[in-house]
Amino acid sequence: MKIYDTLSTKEQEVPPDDIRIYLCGVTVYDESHIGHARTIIIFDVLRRFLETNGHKVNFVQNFTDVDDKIINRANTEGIHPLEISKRYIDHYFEDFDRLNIRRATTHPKATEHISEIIELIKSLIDSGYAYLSLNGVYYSVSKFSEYGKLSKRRTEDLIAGARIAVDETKNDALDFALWKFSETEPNWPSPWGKGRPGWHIECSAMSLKYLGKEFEIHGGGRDLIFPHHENEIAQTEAVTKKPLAKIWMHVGMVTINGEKMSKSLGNIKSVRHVLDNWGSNVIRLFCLSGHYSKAIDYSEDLLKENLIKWRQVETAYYEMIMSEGTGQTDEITNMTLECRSEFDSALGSDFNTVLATNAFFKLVKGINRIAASESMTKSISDIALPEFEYMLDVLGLQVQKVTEQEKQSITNLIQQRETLRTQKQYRDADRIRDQISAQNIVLLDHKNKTIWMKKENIAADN
RNA sequence: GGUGAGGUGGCAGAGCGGCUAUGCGUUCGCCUGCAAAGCGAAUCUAUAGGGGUUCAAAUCCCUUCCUCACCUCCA
Repeated sequence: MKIYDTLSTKEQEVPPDDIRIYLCGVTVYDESHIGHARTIIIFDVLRRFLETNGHKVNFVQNFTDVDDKIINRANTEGIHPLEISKRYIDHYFEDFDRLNIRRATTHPKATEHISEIIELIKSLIDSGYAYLSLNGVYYSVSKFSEYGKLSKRRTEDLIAGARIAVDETKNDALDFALWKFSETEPNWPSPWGKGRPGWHIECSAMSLKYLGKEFEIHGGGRDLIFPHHENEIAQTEAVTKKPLAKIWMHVGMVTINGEKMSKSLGNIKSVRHVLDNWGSNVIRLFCLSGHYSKAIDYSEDLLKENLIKWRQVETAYYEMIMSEGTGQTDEITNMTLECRSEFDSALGSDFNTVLATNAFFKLVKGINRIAASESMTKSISDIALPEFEYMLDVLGLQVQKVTEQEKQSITNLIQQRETLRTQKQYRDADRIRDQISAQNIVLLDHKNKTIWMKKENIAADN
């Protein structure tokens, strides 16, 4: 598998053995939005793809639970900052469990790794990369000659373009805080004084602790390239003298009307809100509908388009599981093989989810075509269903399952309706159909039998 | 101002030197007792503008215009 690496600006081969991935997670000061969801979905599918294809993946995704924004929020609400972060971590798991995101191997929090952070800062000071100043401990950017290699920036340009007022307590305008002195909570004792960690140091400390040196993939949103990931590199590599990661994978922004979601524009769509309206499958398909490296524009129209595709997927699934009988399988065998191979090779070449989902939909269409021509059989299903489910699983999609009880009662109702239909008592037959559809069950009338599917209840579809 | 990524049919979106995807939409059909669901056919010949290179360019080079992102916190 190859993935485009931001650092080398080339596609790099993902090592075939065990894979360590670090994904920069969210700062927990507010609800997660659809932009977070896209990055997290991309990495969730990446991980599913690697794991189902035999790789062992150690996936670490952090929570930044100490930060100025959390403190500000706590102040306005008049509660402790850690209550804010706890609340939004809880919300994070509620939302992302609903989105069918597999939990990371480890979800480390900054506040639980203060001693590792302090140790790392110590070594940076000892080796001359960091210095003590009036307001805290700072990283000396000029000491790290490769600074700017990830974001392709020259330090001179950065200074020239700096928009922030120069902080007189720093040796250099580009230096950034590793430790910020603070007398108020949250704060921790340190060899230099009470305070809290700077933003970037936690990721260096935690990735080193859980994944070690030179791990395989480090990811996050594009907007983290500078300064966050650039600074992580400076911190970690100054100490380890080794590359932080082999591949840097960055996910494009989710925009609305072409502009990035932001607090100031007030165009944030929370995961929760979109989930309530569209459900996880449609959101996942939407987030996979463009190449991960590019921006995608959020719109109801695009969500709608993916809803239509999702309905086709549901239909194909139920056509298969409700099938009976035996018959020819040459066509489906070839089609399935072709789609599977297109699916895998698409994901293998820079994680092209557009082509991969295309291959999946091609299989879906093929299955529905066979069903429409009244030639679906159990033999066909036996061949196509495992591959269909493989793709479904890699993409993290979930069709509605039915209980035996539901199956029984629906089958009974269908039989009653069938009897009425043969007696041409259509009004009563339709009444039964309405009764069934009230439970989100859709009847699919075929020439010789009626099958049914349980469709996902999606608010936007009602 | 600096840096980076882009501009492809009504919309979304691959392809990144030759075979001009794909999906949605739209129109018309098929199926049905009527629906629903699904299927089929037709439609759409597109690659920001201008120069090159080449037998051949959406794909390479130059240039102009435009968009977005980053340079402050940001997934």
